[in-house]
Amino acid sequence: MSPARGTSPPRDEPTTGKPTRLKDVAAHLGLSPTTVSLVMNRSPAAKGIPPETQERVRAAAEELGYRPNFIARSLRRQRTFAVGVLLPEISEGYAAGVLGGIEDQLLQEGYFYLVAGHHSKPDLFDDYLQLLTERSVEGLILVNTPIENALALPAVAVAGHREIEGVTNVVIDHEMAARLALAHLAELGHRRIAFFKGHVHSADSESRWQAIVAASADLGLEIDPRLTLQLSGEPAGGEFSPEEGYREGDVFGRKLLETGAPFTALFAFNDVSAIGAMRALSESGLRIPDDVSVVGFDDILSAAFQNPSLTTVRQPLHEMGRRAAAELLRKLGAPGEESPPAITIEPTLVVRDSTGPPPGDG
Amino acid sequence: MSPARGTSPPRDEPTTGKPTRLKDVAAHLGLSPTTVSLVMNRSPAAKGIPPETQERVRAAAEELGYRPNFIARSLRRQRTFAVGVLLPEISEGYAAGVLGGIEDQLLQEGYFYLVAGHHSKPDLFDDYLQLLTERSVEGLILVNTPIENALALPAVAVAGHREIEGVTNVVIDHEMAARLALAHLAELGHRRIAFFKGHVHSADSESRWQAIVAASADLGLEIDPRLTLQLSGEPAGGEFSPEEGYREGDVFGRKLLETGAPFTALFAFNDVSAIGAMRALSESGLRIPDDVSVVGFDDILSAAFQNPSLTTVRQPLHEMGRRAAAELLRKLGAPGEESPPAITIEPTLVVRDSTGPPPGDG
DNA sequence: GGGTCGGGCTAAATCGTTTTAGCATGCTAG
DNA sequence: CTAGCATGCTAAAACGATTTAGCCCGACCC
Repeated sequence: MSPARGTSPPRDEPTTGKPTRLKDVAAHLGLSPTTVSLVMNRSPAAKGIPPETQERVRAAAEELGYRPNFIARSLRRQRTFAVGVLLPEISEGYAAGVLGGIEDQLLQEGYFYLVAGHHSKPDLFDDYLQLLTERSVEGLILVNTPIENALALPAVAVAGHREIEGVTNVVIDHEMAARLALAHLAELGHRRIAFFKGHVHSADSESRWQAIVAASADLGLEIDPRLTLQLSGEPAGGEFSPEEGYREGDVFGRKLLETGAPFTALFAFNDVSAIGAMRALSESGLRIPDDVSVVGFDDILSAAFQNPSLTTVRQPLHEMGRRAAAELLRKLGAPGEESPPAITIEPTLVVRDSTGPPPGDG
Repeated sequence: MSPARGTSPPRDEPTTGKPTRLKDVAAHLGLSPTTVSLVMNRSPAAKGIPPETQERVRAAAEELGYRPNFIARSLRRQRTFAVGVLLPEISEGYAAGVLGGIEDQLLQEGYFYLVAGHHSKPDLFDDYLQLLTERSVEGLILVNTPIENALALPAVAVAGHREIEGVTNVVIDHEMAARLALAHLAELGHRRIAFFKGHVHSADSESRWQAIVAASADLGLEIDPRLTLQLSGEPAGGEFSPEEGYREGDVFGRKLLETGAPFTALFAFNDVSAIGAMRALSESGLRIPDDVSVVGFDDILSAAFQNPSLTTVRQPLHEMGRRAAAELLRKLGAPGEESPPAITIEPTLVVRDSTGPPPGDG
């Protein structure tokens, strides 16, 4: 069910004066507003109205440039065809990608959306939730936004932190992601792999790490705790910055140079930290991929244009946004129906130039 | 003027059952809806209502978890406190940066916004303009979106293509940008500089080029037409891709190697093409900045993490979005008042490692 | 000729607010 | 005693649609 849009838009709509109202059309025709409304909405109840009258109505509407007032319609029908989107902030990275997908899907289905960036402040989150509710959004999409309790509205979370009653999570298939990346490295011959773990408050950190542990076991790889570093800093400027990867990569690079060669590859938590690490490693005099292979995660725009270009696990952010929006609309269309607790999205491995055989191999 | 929000939000609002209406509060108190409305809105007409009654009303509203219905209020007051944002699409780059700034400013002022991505299709643009108008947005912000005619609503354009009656353009100060970049290169000793010109349909192309011509004259630099290449391809996937810069950079690189050394620096149209060009130049065996210096434009996230990091003219996208939103709200608050035809934003030069003295110079 | 039926419409209520115009009541002033 | 005036409220009309419940009228049936 999508909002009725009347017929073809009148290209010759007068831009002057006050807009035409339903009752103007009615008066112009000597009919009642009821009749005009029934016709314009192609209501089933309009079957009693003869085709020629219907035609007259539509012609008059076109002529007068009538456009129904959505606010009034929303009030009466108790439907706004709008959803709320809550995210930390609109950034160049994750959130923008997901939002793009949400956008495409919602507009295609005749919905609009209201966005609120809470900057990771819980009380701002509460405030915006209030405001969105007052504005009668029909559902919510949460992007990278932790919540504690169930919500009063149907909701879908992208990269949701935990399972909440009634909230469907859209998540990447971490098992698959870990398998793709590690199998690739293992196939190239890598045995000693270093890792960046995500921040504690990053949604995906924990499940991704568990997937890495499992995949490593499957592939017969050992994880050396001395080679795993937790990205600890706050996301700078609200989003991740490569600085951190640089810092940690620097630590690794030094460790590597000082202690001899304990690892030949690095699987970073995301592209941004991978990029930082590559830089640090290069500056330590290590060549990529000759001395160290690096795998990122996300496939942000600049991953392809690093030097060397970055091998990475691609998260289809746009697709995730699309799926989230589609699922929310499904919920809205089938209230009460059971929803899946989670929707899993498949990542893909994008092999570029930052990975190769380990040194001393072939 | 911002939308009244009542008093402090009731944290104990019941999530069950139907929401409380104004008349429920009135009935609960044995008062009329009028009185409750007057009190809740702190209307000047409420001065005749004694403080203790006012207190009773507010207490009851709190107790019952009353939240005014924004739709009804919008209908009655003919104000939606919402604006429409039209952009090609929500991408990782330009649009997302600007949208972030718009978001911050609008929410801070109590407004929401509806976004529509028209994917550069003129008829989609028209459709969405219609839909936004039906939804009674109070104004419009256009991001990188060309329009032909005046609009029926107050509007501000970021990177607007042309001057349209009633539409304020928010633009970067191209003169300053050109001066910053070229003075930097001139100071390093560069005399022969190559350029990428922007696409014909990119908003900023023409004015930026004129600014470059003017700044070159001021600095006593000559522009060699054989060293200017127009980026010709369509933005790939709706946004720019580095491919193009790579392609053109490749042409340049070859030209350079074949013809001897006609240029020592490149000023690209944007970071993305600069990054592509750097890659192409490196692959031609040229070192950056030793053989060729490269200056980009925009300062996208990955500019800092190129290897070498990219010297670039920074466009404060967030700030531009903020200013656009602020200006639109100003217009809404002061209808009829004269608006500036343009708001100019100052760029800054971010000097990194992709620029240095020309070869054979010190 | 009266009842019924259906075709073609409409009156009026409703959604949840805001806002205008005014109604009681009691007190004071003349 | 009555006009005038606060004081404390309220009735009712908006806003612009949708939707329910029927109204009127002519044709048809028996």
